[in-house]
Amino acid sequence: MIRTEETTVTRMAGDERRLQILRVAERLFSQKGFRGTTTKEIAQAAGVSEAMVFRHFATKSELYAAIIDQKACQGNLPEPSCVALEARERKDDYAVFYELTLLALNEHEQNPEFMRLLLHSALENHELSQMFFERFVVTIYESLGSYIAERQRDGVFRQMDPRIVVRAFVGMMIHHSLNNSLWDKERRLLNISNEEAAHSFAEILLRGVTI
Amino acid sequence: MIRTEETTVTRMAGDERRLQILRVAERLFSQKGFRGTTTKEIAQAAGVSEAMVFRHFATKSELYAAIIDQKACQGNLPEPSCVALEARERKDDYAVFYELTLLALNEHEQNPEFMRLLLHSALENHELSQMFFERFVVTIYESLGSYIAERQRDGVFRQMDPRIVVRAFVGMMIHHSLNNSLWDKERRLLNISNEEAAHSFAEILLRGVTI
DNA sequence: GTCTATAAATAGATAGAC
DNA sequence: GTCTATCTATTTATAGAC
Repeated sequence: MIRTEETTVTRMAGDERRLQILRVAERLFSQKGFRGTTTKEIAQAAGVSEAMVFRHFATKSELYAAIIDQKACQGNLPEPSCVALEARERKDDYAVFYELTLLALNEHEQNPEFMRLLLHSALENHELSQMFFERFVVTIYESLGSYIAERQRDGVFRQMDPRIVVRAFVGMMIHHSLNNSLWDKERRLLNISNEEAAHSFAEILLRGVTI
Repeated sequence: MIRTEETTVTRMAGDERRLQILRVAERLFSQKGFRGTTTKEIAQAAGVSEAMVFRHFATKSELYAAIIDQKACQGNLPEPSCVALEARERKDDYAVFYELTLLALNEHEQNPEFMRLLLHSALENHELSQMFFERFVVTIYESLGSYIAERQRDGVFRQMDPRIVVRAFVGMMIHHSLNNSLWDKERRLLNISNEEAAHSFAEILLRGVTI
């Protein structure tokens, strides 16, 4: 076996290859779902043999788990409690909602694979879907909910269950992203920039909950 | 071949059997998706042999198409333009949004299979997903959008793109249903009645768009 | 680390008896 | 109308050479 500089050129290092397979699989799984994607397709798209896929991941399920784990657990997503922190401290309500929405919409637009993957795993009752829910959604509800409660105590927002407000707000932006990436890719129904959407949603919600 | 009363007791009539297979398949497809459900499973769940499934539906795809077609096309869904018609004529804005939301949430709760099926077909890029979009979603945007435009002309609603308002409003209710049936079945995050949700969403939106 | 070849299991679909 | 048996293709996963 020759160990020279060249080996790293012609052959990929183990970790590198592993990551490459992971990325290819993520794209395919997000497009066609877990059961709809074959290991052969993944291997072909990655330019390796099927055996190589199984060398890096013992089973197809393990590969799937590694993807969700990487995306949902390893800090690839911004910590919800840290978003719009400065606006929160200024108690600039509009900025809080606007910045949060814009960040989410941009993220969804740049990385629609992840949303599709999450939907697939939710529909397939994958355990890691629940994990994402615990790890991320619950955090958003706590973080944004506590801000809303604070503004209620300030006498600025109407008295109502803060979690309902979060549900309404998150609904606007998630549904907008979902709609854009699943049903209306050509933006036939509504073609607006993320900035405009963020502005409109923030304004509707803000007027909706302000006294 | 014996044709007596008894034959109808021991053996199902063709159409009846067809409908039964259709219903069983709908449940399984909604649970595990098109590719995740085998014809063998469908046959077993319906209590017939696989050959019987293929007698009624030439291919698995044809079976899937028949389900979506039946659900999305054959008037099993209320015509969006007819919902809350009376409230619309009274120009009772709150009632319009409240009734529309309550109807949708109840429908989603009683029949979560259809929403799951739609999501699956959207993720799998099934042509019938697009058909549903044309047939149903577009209608809602036109119907509700024109009501909003009317109320803007009345000087009651703020000037903004009516379609954005529809997007925000539909988002609240769809996301609420989606959340309840996909991620938070135990209602750990937010456990409210459909009436309460409809009330809150209608109020937030109404205050959000009223001058 | 990577390949080819192949085993083992499962999928959709059909044939033909009753 | 319904069944059993079976065919063919595909899919996951492994063995073993290089």
